[in-house]
Amino acid sequence: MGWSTDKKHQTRQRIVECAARLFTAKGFDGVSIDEIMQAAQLTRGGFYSHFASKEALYAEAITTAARLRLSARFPQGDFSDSECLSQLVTNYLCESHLHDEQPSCPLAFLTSDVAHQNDEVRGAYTKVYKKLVIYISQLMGESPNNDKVLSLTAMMIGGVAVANSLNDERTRLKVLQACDRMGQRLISSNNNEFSPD
Amino acid sequence: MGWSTDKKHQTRQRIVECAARLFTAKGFDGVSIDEIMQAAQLTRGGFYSHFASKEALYAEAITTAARLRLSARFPQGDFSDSECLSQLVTNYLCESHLHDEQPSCPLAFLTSDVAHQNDEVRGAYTKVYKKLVIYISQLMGESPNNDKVLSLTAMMIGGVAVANSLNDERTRLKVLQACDRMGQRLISSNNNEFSPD
DNA sequence: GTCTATAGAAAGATAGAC
DNA sequence: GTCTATCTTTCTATAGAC
Repeated sequence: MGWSTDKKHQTRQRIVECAARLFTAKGFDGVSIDEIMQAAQLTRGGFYSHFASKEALYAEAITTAARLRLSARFPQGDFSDSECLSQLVTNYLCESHLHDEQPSCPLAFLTSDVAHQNDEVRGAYTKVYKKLVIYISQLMGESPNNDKVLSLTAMMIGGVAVANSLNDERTRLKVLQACDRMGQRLISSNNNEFSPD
Repeated sequence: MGWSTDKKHQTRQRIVECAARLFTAKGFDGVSIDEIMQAAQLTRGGFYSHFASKEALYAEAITTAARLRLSARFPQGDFSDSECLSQLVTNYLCESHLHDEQPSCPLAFLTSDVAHQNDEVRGAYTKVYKKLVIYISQLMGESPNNDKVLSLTAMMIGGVAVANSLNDERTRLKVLQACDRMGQRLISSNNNEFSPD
């Protein structure tokens, strides 16, 4: 790969990363191409030499946001599977997830946004979702079709999504903490009996 | 109330109900005022004699959508509390919820949409959310701050929201069914021991 | 490949007749 | 209160210079 194509790749990557941050924070219609290009220190005219459309960038931004928010934070080191999962849940259902400078999880922050988009965008969202489900299922030692795997994932995404829409800081925090605690109990019930009461 | 003001109220109500259906289906930016007024068999010019802005209508539409989707479907009749809750969960996490002609639940379908809106809109969303939490908590015989109440609510909303964004019909169905089953187990664990494995 | 400039369309909001 | 007509802004996408 020559210098010029390498340079182009870097520029393109910078655009996608800015888009990942802006889209997850403000949604598809809340961000203009101009705003994204300015954040990447470019002008809007050059956009279409990198991407076919705003939707095409959106689809890539979803994948990149998931990588920056989820994959980059998968616990590393000498932890057991259940410890990794415990950390993942707590880290996800965390108040700072709502105000982070880094891209937030597109699964929670772009849910209803993606639902109105084309197949390319929905496909990117679905791919990210399935990847998270497989990762969680491996840590739980269960099938990706397992009820606990799928309901835990839905609770995590739903908890963050709802908290992010609420007006009331106290309620926001209560939702996140309740989901975290119930998630932890669900995880530990892999090995022990689980009695919610 | 005279005939003319009554007529105005009816017209206004028709606009809000059309808006509730269209907004939950296509999101805030996916629907124009013109489209809403046409659905209500009016022209766009008259809009601002009923509402101060598109956002003001959006806030009202969220409340109305919740009434049409949730309150109207609260189980009636000689059911025990846990039977009512069981029906509510199954009815909510239902495939037809995704393609209904009636307004869908704004908590699930407008999550990330609402997150980018002003205080008026977020306040309406928060009010609807709290009302659902209180209703569920009463049926569970628990405090509205209870972990099971809040996590069940998050799982329901998250399950429907994610399913609605997925590209893949089979996965959509798997998510809904898994959340329904886990919800039922969570409910029945009020009286009995709960062992997920 | 990136820039400036602009075409073209869409939509929120307003004015004024009836 | 509802209509037609229009103002104004915003944004996607394109054209052409460098």
